[in-house]
Amino acid sequence: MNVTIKTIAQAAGVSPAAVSKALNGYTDIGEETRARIVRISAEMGYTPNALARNLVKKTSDILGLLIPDISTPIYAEIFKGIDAEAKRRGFNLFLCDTNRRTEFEVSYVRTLMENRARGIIVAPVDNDASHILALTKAQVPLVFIGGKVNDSMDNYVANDNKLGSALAVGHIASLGHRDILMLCDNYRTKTKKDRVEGYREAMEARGLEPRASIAPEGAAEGIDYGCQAALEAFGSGRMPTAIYASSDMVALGVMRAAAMRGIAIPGDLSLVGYDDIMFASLPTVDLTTVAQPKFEMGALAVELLCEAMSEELAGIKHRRVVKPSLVVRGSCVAPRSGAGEGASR
Amino acid sequence: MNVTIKTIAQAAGVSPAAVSKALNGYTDIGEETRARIVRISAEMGYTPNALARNLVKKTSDILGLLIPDISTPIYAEIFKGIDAEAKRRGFNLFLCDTNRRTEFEVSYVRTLMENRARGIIVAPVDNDASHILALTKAQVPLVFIGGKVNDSMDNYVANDNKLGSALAVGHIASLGHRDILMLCDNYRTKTKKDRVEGYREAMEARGLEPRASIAPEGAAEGIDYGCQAALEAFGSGRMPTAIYASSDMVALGVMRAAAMRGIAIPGDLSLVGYDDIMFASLPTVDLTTVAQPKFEMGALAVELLCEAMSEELAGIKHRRVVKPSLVVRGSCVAPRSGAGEGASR
DNA sequence: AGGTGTTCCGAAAACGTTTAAGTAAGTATA
DNA sequence: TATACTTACTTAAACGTTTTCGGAACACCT
Repeated sequence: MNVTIKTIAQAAGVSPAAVSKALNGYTDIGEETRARIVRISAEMGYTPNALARNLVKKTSDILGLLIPDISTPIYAEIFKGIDAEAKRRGFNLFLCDTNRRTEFEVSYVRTLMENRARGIIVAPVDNDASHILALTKAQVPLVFIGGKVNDSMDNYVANDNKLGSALAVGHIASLGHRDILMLCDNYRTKTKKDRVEGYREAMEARGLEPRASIAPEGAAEGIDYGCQAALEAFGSGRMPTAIYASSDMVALGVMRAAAMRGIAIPGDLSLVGYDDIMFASLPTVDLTTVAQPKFEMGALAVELLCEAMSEELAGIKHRRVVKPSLVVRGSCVAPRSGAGEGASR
Repeated sequence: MNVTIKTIAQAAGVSPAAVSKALNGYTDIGEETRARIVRISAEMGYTPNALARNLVKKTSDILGLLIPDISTPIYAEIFKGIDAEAKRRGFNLFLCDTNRRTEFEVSYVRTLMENRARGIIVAPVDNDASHILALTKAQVPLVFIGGKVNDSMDNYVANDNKLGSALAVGHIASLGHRDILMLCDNYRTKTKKDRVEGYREAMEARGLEPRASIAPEGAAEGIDYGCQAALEAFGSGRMPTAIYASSDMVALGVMRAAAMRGIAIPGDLSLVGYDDIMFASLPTVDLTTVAQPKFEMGALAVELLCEAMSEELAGIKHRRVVKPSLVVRGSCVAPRSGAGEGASR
């Protein structure tokens, strides 16, 4: 632990500067001297001190990444994209799980800044990121990604949520469904608002009546919301023939509710989700869903960050909106004949 | 970015040393002076330079964590436990996804050492960790965790795999099954060997004939292996009434195979897995399985690491083996009467 | 007036690098 | 042979902190 450049210099009979140069590929070191230095440093088990190096170089190869919850599959896949691209470009990625808490967001950003990270990618916990901006004050480049981005953020990568909804509705409607209920949690975010708006537009474009069950502020999310909202819909007088869930997790909640009520999917109820998390493809789930190119989005985020880092023009906004696609599996079939007709107009 | 302690010192009309002391809670600074310094440093947006601090302090609050694949649910949950405990103890956790590649293991360990991490927790990719030991040379404390640990590693936390198998077999057998097939992937690891051995012992203790289908070296793993091995078993002359899978992922593969062949679970075939990944609890999966206390194991790993870090006696081995428990869900029922009798002796 | 203690602060070294500038020797050029 | 250019190094400053040691100022007690 305490073998430094100085140690090696003594052992090799040269100056510390010579050692540094030899180890870092400078050309003004003789070949035999370099070989001797390299050999000795290997023998002594030398480990360079990155703290000292970064201190004098006034930079580091560290990139920070803030993720609300890495055990959520969609974030895990975004991470994979970011990680791969960061590696490809020679950065060291520092993943921070913020546990869906803004307090942790600020403490992690502070730590990253103190360690002189080159840039930070954040999948924010909330659509309000002011606490983060207050810390960075444009001193370190920032790129946002994920379901909570909005236009108040300078740099971000997002997906075209309206288009995603159009794909989902188009698929269900083409099977003959007319009474398509949308279930949406987390309505504060622009992402979810866009999905609902896209749903409404797509329904109206087909002359169908949109019907959306939107979670009120502070309500449950994900599976819990899906289950509870679906049970409500099942209990109401008007049973839809298809449900469009605002995320796969919500769709899983619908499946749970359907299992509880003995409702067959897709026989009695067609279902489509959003996100294409890994488990949507399992044989026992087999969920038709709208897929975001998560891995590519992650890679894009790194790309944008590099742009933002290299740019002197700090004023420029770096944004990218990618297109989702529909993944057709087994959770949607044509409605039983005659069902759902009452909903048309 | 360029406001340092020196800057603040000038602005406050004191020495750099005074600033450092004021900001770090030393008692030999007057109250008004301290207040002035704190105010000014806040006004100027001062961010301490952790590189410089750690350089002189010859240490850091960084802990490294190597995970083969964070998108695998079981690793995500172990991570959560480690993360929470690391936070609680005031460390900064640096999560590195090694992508199941030993090359990345060595490059990450090198980076962590260069950045003077205090200690490293590694969930190894392989049961051979010699490439890691060669790098650290006991210069930095190491704790191993996960499914690839074995007794050649000094410090580790593992679960009692034999006990887990005993719980699984006990449950299935108590329902009346006699022909219980075990499917095991990844047999190089001690973990899997223990699970198989535990299965054999539990079967023999009941006078049942053990029958294990063990993946050969280089075969598929997880879902793919489970599916393929199950199809093989279904095609053989001897159809088991229950399958014990060496992991939940393998069990999911069995489910896929069963769906392909029209075999009902649990009606035609009972199934039990190992790990209790999050999705085992989904209504459409509903898998009975052996659960490891993953979160606690993570926390334990941090505890062991702290022991290893504080200890001058570096020779001591720090190990903990935790007990798994059975989570009963809906994938096991009594066999159809008369079935499976041929397997008894 | 002399001694002793306390309080508050400054000087300076140290941490392990990188790098601009300098230098001594050797080699080629005029 | 003096000059210029290479080659192969060395010197020393700098990066931004922490921390030991010491010292000035002041109060308190004989």
